[in-house]
Amino acid sequence: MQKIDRRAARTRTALHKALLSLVERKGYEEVSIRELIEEADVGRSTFYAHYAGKEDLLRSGFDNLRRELAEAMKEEQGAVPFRFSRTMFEHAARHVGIYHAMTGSPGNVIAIGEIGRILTEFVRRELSETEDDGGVPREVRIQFVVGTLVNLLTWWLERRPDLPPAEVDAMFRRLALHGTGDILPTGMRENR
Amino acid sequence: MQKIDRRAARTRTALHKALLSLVERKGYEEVSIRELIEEADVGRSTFYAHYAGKEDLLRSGFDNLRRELAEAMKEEQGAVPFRFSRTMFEHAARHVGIYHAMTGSPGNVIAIGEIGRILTEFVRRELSETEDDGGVPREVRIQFVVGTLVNLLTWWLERRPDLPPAEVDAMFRRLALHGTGDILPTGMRENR
Amino acid sequence: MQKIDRRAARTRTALHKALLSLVERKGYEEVSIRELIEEADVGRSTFYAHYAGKEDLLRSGFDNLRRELAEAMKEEQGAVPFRFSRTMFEHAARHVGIYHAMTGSPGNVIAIGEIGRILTEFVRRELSETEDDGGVPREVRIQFVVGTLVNLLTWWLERRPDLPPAEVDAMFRRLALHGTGDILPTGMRENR
Amino acid sequence: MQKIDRRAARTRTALHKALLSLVERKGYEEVSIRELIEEADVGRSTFYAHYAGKEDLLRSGFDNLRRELAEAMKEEQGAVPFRFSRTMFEHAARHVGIYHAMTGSPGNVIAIGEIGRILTEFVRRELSETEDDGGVPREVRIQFVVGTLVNLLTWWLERRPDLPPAEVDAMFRRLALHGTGDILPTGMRENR
DNA sequence: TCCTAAGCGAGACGGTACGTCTTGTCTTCCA
DNA sequence: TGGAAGACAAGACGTACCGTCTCGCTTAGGA
Repeated sequence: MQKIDRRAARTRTALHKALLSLVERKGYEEVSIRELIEEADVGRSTFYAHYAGKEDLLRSGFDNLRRELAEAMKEEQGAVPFRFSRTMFEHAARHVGIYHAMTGSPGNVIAIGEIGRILTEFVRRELSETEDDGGVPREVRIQFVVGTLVNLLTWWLERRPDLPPAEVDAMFRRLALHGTGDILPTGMRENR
Repeated sequence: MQKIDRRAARTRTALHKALLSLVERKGYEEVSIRELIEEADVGRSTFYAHYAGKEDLLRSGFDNLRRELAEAMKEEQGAVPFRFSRTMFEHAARHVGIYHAMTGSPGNVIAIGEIGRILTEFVRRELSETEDDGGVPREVRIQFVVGTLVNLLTWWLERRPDLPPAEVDAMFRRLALHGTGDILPTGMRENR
Repeated sequence: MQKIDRRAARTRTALHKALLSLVERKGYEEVSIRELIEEADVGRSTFYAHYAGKEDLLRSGFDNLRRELAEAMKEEQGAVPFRFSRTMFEHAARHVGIYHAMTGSPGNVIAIGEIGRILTEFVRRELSETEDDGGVPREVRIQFVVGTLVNLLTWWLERRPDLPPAEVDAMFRRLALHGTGDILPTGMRENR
Repeated sequence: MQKIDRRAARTRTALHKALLSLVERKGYEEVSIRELIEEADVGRSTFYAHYAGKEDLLRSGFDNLRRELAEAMKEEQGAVPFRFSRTMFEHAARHVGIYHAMTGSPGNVIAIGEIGRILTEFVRRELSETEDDGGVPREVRIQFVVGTLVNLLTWWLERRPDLPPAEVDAMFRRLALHGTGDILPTGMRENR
């Protein structure tokens, strides 16, 4: 039993590595299963025995990332709202390759979505005690925050990878908390 | 010349209609070219003579939408920031079918991206005179606004299609201009 | 390994049968690959996994014929020149369907050429010890004999399928060995 | 009427020239109609207005060749059998390009067949007075002679274009009139 | 000299085959 | 006997070609 498990584990590891490597090279959408199993040196049926498809493998492969990210963010609950965002940007900085590959092309929605799902958990927790005041339902606010986070992430990795995480994080916090409102030209201020 | 154009126009119209109809039925990604030309009753080579592929057809098909939207938004320049958003939501309400189909599945990135591209033009114009104050580059702010807009749009059509455009627009404006900041629980307010 | 081979063999057999059947029905050139795989109930990619194209399949399908023919002709070495021709005509008589289909239309050059290639081997062997006397190079004589053989075969199957192989063979031998010379009207004899 | 004909004639000439030129360059089978009309600078529909297809054009284009060949052979009736063969080989020598292109690949059956049809007329005329003696029907003899002629032609142009027409003609005459019989090794002579 | 019908180029079009690719299933082999 | 290997059916993709067609320009021949 153990040996079989060990074998299975090796197979899974090989597939994860292959996916990572290929995604980094050519983006998630462009990776075909044939390439994947060839790179991992694994039979086709073996792949399907372990995963339901490319997406499943991706999700599973993200478990590590997710765990790591979750671990780092778990303790960060303090007075500062969305404190975890800083952690996330720093995490991304440490794994530029894979993050960049995933956010790179618009085709990688699934990959981006996966990041979003992880973040959603945290945002939801943080916003769980707020009310639907201001006429904006909580779910909308959650999606708004996550969207903004991912937006920043994408822009950062794609256009200004040189910026330090702290700076991007500052932008995120500014936008998420205060919007773009008070940076509009004076004449156009909305009367509140 | 005109008559040839007229013939070509008929073909293109047939293809656009077919795409719309099929996208509404099963989502953009799921539509195959075979289905498309069958629905449009057009030869395969004819399709490729007019468009480079499915994506090209989509983009071209959006030209109407874009024009319509642009037309509607063009005049809306007033004191209210992002006035066009209201127009957009109302436009979406009038074409629920196609908007919903496009935002429905995560697979429809291309379609969503197309909407985003249209909106970006307008947001950019409106933000063109602002400065990079607050440490947030203009491009980031543009992307942030568009992202928020699309986010709301998706959420609306997917979860609360019953809401009137005005209400969704209010949410959008609130979030884009002021963020989620002042709706956080008192204890967590960030000190500015 | 064997069982995989067995599966592959079944596929190949199905394709051979389909080709034979279709060629008999409508001639080699008219058979499309779509028909072929439909008739054989085989996937398109499977076909291309086994054969490079229609021609390759044909050639491969001929291996049996070739083997059979070769087998029959192998032992026929005696004092009679071109003894194998009789064997060939008899073989054709036994497989009228496929032979007729192949020689039927002028489009079936490839099929006819395949027969020619088989025959060439035997003719070459038989003429291998002769010299280029009479000013006619050996290769020319080989091609001449094979051509005559194929010519007769075509004529027989197309115009007089009722004739017994022996009679056609007699004609072939007469023409190949002595030409049409001494059956010319007396007045036109060439002075040698 | 005449001028219209003159215009039509120009079109036909252009197409013939184009066909000749293209066939010489890449062989009959490889020439597509698109290339043809492009080379001739003629509209697609115009082509189909004049000819039913590539084959029809070829046949028509051969009319000149045929006429020329026929002209040359017409007078050559003398005591020597198959006197016209010499004329044909010489004619071929004078038009090596097109002859070679046509006999080059096995795909050019149609072109070769066209030559055969011309020759058949002459052979038939010459053999018209002979009887079916020797058990070889006249039609078979005709086909045999034509086949041999074409065989030689092909071999000549393909393998030994350096040989003078006279020599090839001698081979042809030897083979057609006397076969390969008496050049067999002594031990294998058939007893007549 | 003007007018009309034909010849023509240009090329859009429906149809269909091709060879390549990918996906998920299913059969066979081997440890 | 259960996991690995890979053969397979299905079918989409973009390209090529065919024969039909529609269109408007040019031009020749009769009025």
